[in-house]
Amino acid sequence: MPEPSLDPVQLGAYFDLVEVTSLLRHAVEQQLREAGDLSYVQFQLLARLGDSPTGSHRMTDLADGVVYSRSGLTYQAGLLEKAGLVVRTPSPDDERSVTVTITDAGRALLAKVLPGHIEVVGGLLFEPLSRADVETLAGLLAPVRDHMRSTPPRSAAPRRRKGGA
Amino acid sequence: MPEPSLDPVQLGAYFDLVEVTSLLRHAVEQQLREAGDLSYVQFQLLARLGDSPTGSHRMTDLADGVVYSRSGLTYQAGLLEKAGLVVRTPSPDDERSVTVTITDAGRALLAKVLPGHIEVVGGLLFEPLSRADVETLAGLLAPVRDHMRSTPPRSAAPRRRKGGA
DNA sequence: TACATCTGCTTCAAATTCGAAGCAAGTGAT
DNA sequence: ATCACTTGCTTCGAATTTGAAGCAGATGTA
Repeated sequence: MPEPSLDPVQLGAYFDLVEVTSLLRHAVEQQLREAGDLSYVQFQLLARLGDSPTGSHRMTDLADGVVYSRSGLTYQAGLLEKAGLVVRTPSPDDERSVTVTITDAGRALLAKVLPGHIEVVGGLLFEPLSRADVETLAGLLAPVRDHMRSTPPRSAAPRRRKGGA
Repeated sequence: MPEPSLDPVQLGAYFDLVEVTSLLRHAVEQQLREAGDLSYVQFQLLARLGDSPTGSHRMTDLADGVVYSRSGLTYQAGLLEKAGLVVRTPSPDDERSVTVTITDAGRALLAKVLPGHIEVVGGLLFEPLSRADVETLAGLLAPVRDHMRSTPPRSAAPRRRKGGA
C-alpha cells in the first residue's frame, strides 16, 4: 500500500478551494449582518425554505442540506421563529416531525438581503471568471458534490449489509 | 443600475462550491479528531507553521492566513501551547509581536495526522476528477483567490486615496 | 398486542467563536 | 521630547455550536 499523497497541483487546488470559500464566506457574512442582521446559517436556512415550492422543510432535511448539527438547527430555528421569520408546526404525517415554514416576513427579509448577497458573490467570486470559466467550474463541482453526497459519511469501514462477506 | 443577479449556471456553481467545501470540511474534521484530536483550525495552524521555513509565524499573519479572528487565535494558540505543540515567544524586532513556533511534538503530530488527511481529501475531493480536471480547477481558483485577497475586505466604499476624484 | 429498535427533535453542559474594550509598544508630526 | 495615532495581542462577556443524553412517536416482528 503506497503512502497516500497529493501532488502539488492537487494540493494547490485544495488550499485555494479552502481559502476561497473562507474569504467568500467572510465577506458574505459581513454583508448579511449589515443588510439584515442575519448569520450565514440563518440565511442559508431561509434561502432553502424560500426555494422550496411549499416554503417548508422538515428539520432533519434542513440540517442535512446545510450540513449542520441537529441541536444547532433547533437553536437557530428557535431564533428565526422568535424573529417571526419562520413558523414551526407539527407534521401531519409524522407526529414526531416538525415542519419549518418561511413566513411573509421571512420572504421579505430574504428579498431585502438577496441583492446585496448576489452582488458580493458576483464581485468576489465571479469577477475574475469568464462565462466559459464558470461553466467549466460548475461542470467540475457537480460531480464532486454528487460523489461526496453518495459517499458514506465516515470512510470508516463501509460495513456490508447484514451477513457481510 | 440593473439589479445585480446571477444566472443559473453561476448560482449552481456557487451553491456547489459552498456545499462541497462544507462536506469536505466535515469529513476532514472527523478524521483529524479521530487521528490526532485536532480541530480543523488547529490543524491549519500547525500546517502553516510546519510549512514555514522557520517553523514560525507572527500571530497576526497566522490569523490572516487562516481567516480567523484575533481573539480566537489567541485562544487556540493557548490550547496548542498547553498541549506542547507550539511555543510562543516575544518577537525580537517588535516588542508587541508574538512569534509562534511549532515544536517537535507539533511536527510529530502533524506527521501522524497528515496521511489520513490526505487520504480523505483525495478520496472525497479528487476521486471524481481527472488529472486534467484538477489542473483546470487549480487554474480557475488561483485567479479568484488573488482577486479576493486583493479586494478590500469591505466592499463598503473603497475610499479613494487621499485627494480623491 | 407486546417488544425491540429506529427516528426526529429537544435539552443540556462544555467548548469554541466573535467583537468590543483594554493595554503596551511603535511611528510620525510638531 | 511630546502628543496623537496606529499596531499587535490579550481579556472579557455574549452568542453560537456541538455531541451526548433524553423523550416520544413510528416500525417491524413474533
